[in-house]
Parts: sequence; C-alpha cells; structure tokens
Amino acid sequence: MAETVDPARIARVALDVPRPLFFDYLAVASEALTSADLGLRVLVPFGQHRKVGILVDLPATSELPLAQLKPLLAVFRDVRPLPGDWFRLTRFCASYYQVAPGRVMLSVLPAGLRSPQIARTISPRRARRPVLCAPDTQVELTGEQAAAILEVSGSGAGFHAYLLHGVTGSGKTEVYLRLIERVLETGRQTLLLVPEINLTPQLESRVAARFPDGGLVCLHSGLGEAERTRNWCAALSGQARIVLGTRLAVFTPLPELGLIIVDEEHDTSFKQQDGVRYSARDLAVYRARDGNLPIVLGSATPSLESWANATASEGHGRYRLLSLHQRANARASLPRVRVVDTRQDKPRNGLSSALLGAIEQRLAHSEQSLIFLNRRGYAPVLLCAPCGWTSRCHRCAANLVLHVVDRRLRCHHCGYVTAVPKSCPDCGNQDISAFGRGTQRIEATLRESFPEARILRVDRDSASTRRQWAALLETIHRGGADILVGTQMLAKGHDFPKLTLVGAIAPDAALFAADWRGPERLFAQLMQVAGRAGRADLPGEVLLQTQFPDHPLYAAVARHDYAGFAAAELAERRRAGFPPYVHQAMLRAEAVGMADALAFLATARALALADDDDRVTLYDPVPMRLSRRANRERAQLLLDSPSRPALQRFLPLWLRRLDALKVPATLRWHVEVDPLEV
DNA sequence: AGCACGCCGACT
DNA sequence: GTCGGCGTGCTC
Repeated sequence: MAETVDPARIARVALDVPRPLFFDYLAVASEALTSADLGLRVLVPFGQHRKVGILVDLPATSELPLAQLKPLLAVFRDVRPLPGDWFRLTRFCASYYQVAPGRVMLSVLPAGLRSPQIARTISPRRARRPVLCAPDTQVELTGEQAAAILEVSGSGAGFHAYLLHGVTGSGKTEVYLRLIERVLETGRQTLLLVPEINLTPQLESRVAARFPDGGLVCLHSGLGEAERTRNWCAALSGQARIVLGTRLAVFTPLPELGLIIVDEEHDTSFKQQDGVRYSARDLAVYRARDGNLPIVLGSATPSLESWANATASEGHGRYRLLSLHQRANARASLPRVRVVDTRQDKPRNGLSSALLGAIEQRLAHSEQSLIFLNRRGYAPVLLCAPCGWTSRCHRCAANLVLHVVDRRLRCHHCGYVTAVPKSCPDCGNQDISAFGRGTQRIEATLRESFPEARILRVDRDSASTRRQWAALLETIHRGGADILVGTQMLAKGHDFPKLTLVGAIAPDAALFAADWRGPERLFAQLMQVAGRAGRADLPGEVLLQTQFPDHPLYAAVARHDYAGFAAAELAERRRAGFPPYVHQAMLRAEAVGMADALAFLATARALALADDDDRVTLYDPVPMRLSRRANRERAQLLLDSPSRPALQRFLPLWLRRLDALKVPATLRWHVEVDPLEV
C-alpha cells in the first residue's frame, strides 16, 4: 500500500547491492532534505550493518509502508552533491551493461568516500587557478596538426566526436596539449583518459610540464586511497582543471567539463574485465554526447569499431576523421619493414641469421635493438619426449610455463608456482626438456651469441613493480642496454633515442589464433613496436620473422598502411558477421563441474522465448577457450544482433528470468555486453 | 554480495 | 541432547 507524505520525508538511496533496486529511508526532522541535496552521500542501516549510499531521490510515496522504513543515520555534507550528469552517466552505464545502478554508483566512488566511517574531513588541495604557460615555441606544428586543432576548436561548442588517427611520432600529444590549452582558456575542464598510466609516465610529465600550475590531477590505481579521494574531490569542486586518468576516471564528476580526450583509444585496458564490465572509451563518447561537448579519440591504430564510425562509407560520418600522416620531426622517417622468410632463413634458437646480422650491425654502431616476443618465461611448456608428459597446471586447462630465472614452473592464469621436477613425474625419465621459447630463453640465446652486449629483459616478471619498471626505463634511456628483449610492455609510447632495430620473433602465432580479433591486435602491436625504431635522425628498421611472408597483414605493416589493413579486416568482419556489423553480449558461467556450467547456459538459452525479438540470436553454450581456471570450469553463450536496440531491449527481460533461476551454490554467472574476448 | 535463518549428522 | 554443515532468502 502506497502512502503519501510530505515530499522530504522519504529519502531514496542507492546502495552497493547486486539487485537493481533503490532503498527508501526516513529523513530525520533535524536534517531537512531538499532537491539540492540529491547526490549527497548518506549513512544508512542495512541489515546488520551500516552502509554508505547516495541520495538519488526524495519521492512523495514509497512502495513500502512507512513503518517499515528505517531512518537515515547521517547525511554527509563534506563534499558537494554529485551532479546530474554524473547520475545520467552512471545510470546509462548500469542499464547498458546490465548492472544494478547502485553497484555502479558506489563502485566508482573513491574508497575514501565509500567507507562507512564518518568521512574524515577532506583536506582541500591548494586552490590555485591555472596559470597558462606559453606554448613551447620550439614545437613547430605540422600543417596536419594545425588543421586538426583548428577543426576541433573551430567547431564551437556541442557534441562532436573526432578520431585522431596519427602514426607514431606524428605528434598526437601536441594536438592534445593545444586543445587542452584552449579549453583551459575558456574556463572549462578537460578529461584525458589513458590506458595504463604506469606504462606512460612521460605523458603525465609532459602535461604537467606544459601546465605547471594548471590544476592537473591524476586518477589511477597506483595512487593511495587518500590521494585518490583528494584528487577526485578536487575534480568535483572544480579546483582540478585537467584530470588525467585510467578507465575509472571516466566517472570523475567534472562540473565544468569542456573536452574529453581518449588516448590510445584502441587499447583493451579501457574495458573493465571484472565487476562492472564497462568500456571507458564508449562511456566517454556517451558522456560527451550527453554533455554536448567534443571528444577526441586518438590512436595510431584505431579500433575497427571507431574506424568504421569515422569512415564515410561505413559509419555515415558519425565521427570526424583527423589524420596525421607526417612525422612531427620531419627528419625522422618511418622505419623500413623487412619480412624474414623463416622457411628460407631457418632460425636457430628462435633467431634468424638476418636478425642476428642486423643486431650485430647495431652493436657495431652503438645503437639499440629491441627483440619483441609476446611470451613470458623461458619456455611455454616442459616436455618429456619418451612418454609425452607435459607440465600442466592442475587447476587450469593450461600449461605451466618454465621460468629458469628462479627454477620454477608457473601458471600464468592462476599464479600457481611449483619447483621444476628433476625427472618426469610420470615415467621417471631424467631428460625432460623445455619446449618452445619465451623472453627468458631468447635472452639466454642472445647472451651466448653476443657475450659482450648488455642485454635487458623487460616483461611482467622483470618489471613487476612500478619502481622496477622505472629503473629499467632509466637504464634504457641512459643507453645502459644494447639489446632489449621484451613483451608488449615495451611497445607502449616510449621514445628510445638510440633504438634503430626492432625484431618481431614469432608474430605468426597471433595470426591464426582462435580469437577473431587476433589480427587487429597483432597489427596494432606490430605498428606500435615498429614505431619504437628510428626516431630523431637515426633511420629505423623492423624485421618480422614469419613463415607467411606474403600474408596481407605483414604487407600492410610494411607499407605502414593502417587504412588498407582496416578496410580488408572490416570487409572480413562484415562477411563473417562479426562486430562492428553485429552487436554482441556474452553470458558466462563458472562452476566446479563443467556439466553444471553448461546446463545453466542451456537452461538460460531455453529461457529466450519465442516472442522475444527474433533479431537476437543465441548460440550454443560452449566451454571457454581456457575452460578451467583456478579449479573452476568455465563456459559461455554468445548472443548477437544486428540491432543494438533490439539486443538492449532483450537483455533485461532475459536476465530477469535468469535471476529467478535456482542454480547450484557454486555456480557464478554474469553477462558481458560488447565482450572483447570471444 | 554478506549474513542471517533453518533443518539433518557426529560429539560431550 | 547440542554444535554446526552450508542450502535459500532478504536487506528500505
């Protein structure tokens, strides 16, 4: 029975619970609430506990009798209320990604504002308005850069999405900086999203250097809880003028937001992989449209989704394409890419004679080489040839990787570590051998071939902490290494002035991977790592070792032809019915037994009723590619639709039916919209 | 998600 | 007789 009372008697509160519900409380007389208080944090009794929630409404009536409502315990007024556009963003995120709104709203708050202890007073940052420093006069803009800046800043206010496609070294960052400068001049804030700040510390220092007192704050997981809270509050209060952050920063409240930039927009780390599975890039586009402001997506190798949006024929010009073809430093030319046919030039221990020769040349000239291999460890598996035993993780459907550095076998999926057996556990044979190659093994091979060279391995094992990573970077910049061996960690935007040779040892694996996004990722990786070679006045060279020297992907890399690659790949996607030509969602289940997981998915599939939209297709449940991880069996069910609205309408109806299902206690399931890993 | 309440096996 | 197993169900 609904009761009607004075408007401000009932406080509707969002809480971090998995159900799509808000909870009603009684406002206490001493704390009169008005609509100006919507967006404040409140403390409420919830079950046996107290929880922090967010005041989302002051409804006239409640679904529940008033007698069942508990009173609010406190209303926090230490920071100003969350603004209306923040509510629209979090609610859009909740509905698009099929998550409870309260979950989104509370999980994106910094920990300091989520804690149920009475919030400590948040010490204000020193309040200084930005003082703009003069633009670097040494930096001469290229014509393309100037045109891009003019187009973005000349379009006036209002929503425009731009795809800034710029080859490595073409000066995308300078374009960002000039745009930020103009936005600051108009008294508005900028949100600059980057993939992983740990990997690109130089962007942070560049922005800080350009706007030395420009109210720059960073938001990423490397910050302590207190600092993150402080920076978040500085953004909300308007003190911070530039927010530089990782995916979570897309939710930063910015009352005077005037521009959003997403750097390396193709990077998969913009997609949150657990909890609320959102794409920060896509939410950023929503946010720009909602706020009626420009957004710039920048990349040397845009995601095919964005590229399609920016290509007149495909995306009907939804995004405007801004191209930077020239390198900003005119003397620096693009590296020459050479394909090494490993059927002719058979690699010994992974390295072809062409590559060895090229490294030797660089050593003779005191230049650096980078050997790129996306495989950590010494060897991906240990093998007993006589009986066929292989080192397998007993908790995952994966091999244990041999790490020679610490004489251990490691599972890269669950973290299991064990000693290297002295003999085969099955047959006792003493002669078990390392099969395949990882970074450690290549490093060892290079030490044998070039005993006098200084070799540095850079992967998640050698740079597991921020400090180690910084130390490695410092060594590289100092010229303290002749040969770098590393994974894609090394591919991210770093300038290594003396680096003139890049060798990709085994790119073929990704070429025929089960994942249809493999080629897109491989192309981006190769372009990115190739971009490390030959800056300044030293010409660079890239060697790709492959058994398929005529493959169009490598030919496109050699021509530095992103557009050609993208057109071919999009044609293939269209033919095969993959995104961006269909929209996908993935229902995933994990349980102790595979049968439980598959049975749940089969039931779920049957719950799609005949009267549901027939433009939504549900495929058969299948075990995931890594079907067992950390002793949990995993399976998934793919859904797709040529119509995004049709899929969006179907999902909540369907998920409500799934919620009502009784499932085994150990079974966990979730749905992911726009999944990246299929 | 927590964290209750709620009905069946081995212990003092 | 009780302690406690974790199977369902609610939290305004």
